[in-house]
Amino acid sequence: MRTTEDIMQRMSRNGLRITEQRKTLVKLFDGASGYLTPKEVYEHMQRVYPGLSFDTVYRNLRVLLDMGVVEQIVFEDGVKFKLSCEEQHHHHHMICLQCEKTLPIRFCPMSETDVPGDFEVVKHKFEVFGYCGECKEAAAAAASREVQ
Amino acid sequence: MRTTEDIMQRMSRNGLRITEQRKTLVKLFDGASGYLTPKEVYEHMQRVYPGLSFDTVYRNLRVLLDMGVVEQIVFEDGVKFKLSCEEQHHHHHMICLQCEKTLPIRFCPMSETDVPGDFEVVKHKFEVFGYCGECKEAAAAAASREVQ
DNA sequence: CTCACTGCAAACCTTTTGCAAACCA
DNA sequence: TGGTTTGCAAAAGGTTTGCAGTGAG
Repeated sequence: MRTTEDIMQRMSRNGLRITEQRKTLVKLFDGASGYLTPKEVYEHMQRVYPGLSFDTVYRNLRVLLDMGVVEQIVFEDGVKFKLSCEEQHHHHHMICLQCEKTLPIRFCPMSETDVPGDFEVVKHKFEVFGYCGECKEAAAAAASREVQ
Repeated sequence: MRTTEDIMQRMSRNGLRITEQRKTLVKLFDGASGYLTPKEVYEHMQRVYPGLSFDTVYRNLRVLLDMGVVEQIVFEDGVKFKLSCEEQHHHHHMICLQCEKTLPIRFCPMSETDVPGDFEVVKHKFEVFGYCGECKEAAAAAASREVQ
């Protein structure tokens, strides 16, 4: 897997050690389409490393976060992580409430927004939540199965 | 104070009891310009009610939240509360990172946003963060005082 | 007088920290 | 080997819950 290898090499260059566990962690994010909670990460990882402790998960999430490999988002139901977007230019996200997959939105509303002259903008957040095509189809299929 | 009385009456109509503490809590929000953390609420309230316990603060915040008197927002550094906006029509917010005061943004970016046909939008979030005129002035004044 | 509210204590969940053992380079 | 990483245990927030006593209507 390309990305995983790249990341591991970057970690190595940063003076970090490559452990089996970290490799698995990066692969997990590399394969995940949406966001993962620390708990979900712990559960996935624990299947492979039964003796795994929660604090190690947190520590390694922080390592990946500090390296910019993953990004952290605070949802209403808690903190979640996902692989950082490869897309370099500024963009926003559409997030599926079911699978938490993200789609890029290229449009940035800041250019259209009237800001009072005395307000100094530092950052902004624009996020659209809903259901992606696949999840809608799945839900529709499930519903029709129920009716039958 | 108009708003506080209105809210207390609404609570009474909902079968809730009017206690001194709740009146003080509502007044606190009524007088606050920005967001308050549960901890800040506790600290303010404790000056008036030394025997106050934290769980009562949480319980009453939830009561106000359920009634729609206050709204809860999850910031990166934790949960905060503020009086619900009186402004009825859909709008967004500019939030001062210093004093956490909010200014309304009437423009809604959703009309300008290209959404794939198969994505069903449920909700969206558009927030602008920065420094308001007053806080910028205060900071500038403080800086020039330091230089002297 | 009754039911809602409060304080206390304890539980719970998430996240962080100190330390000694295990491990990578 | 030397410094990093890990597991364990414990602590540190933040939030919720059960219970008995207090207080509003």
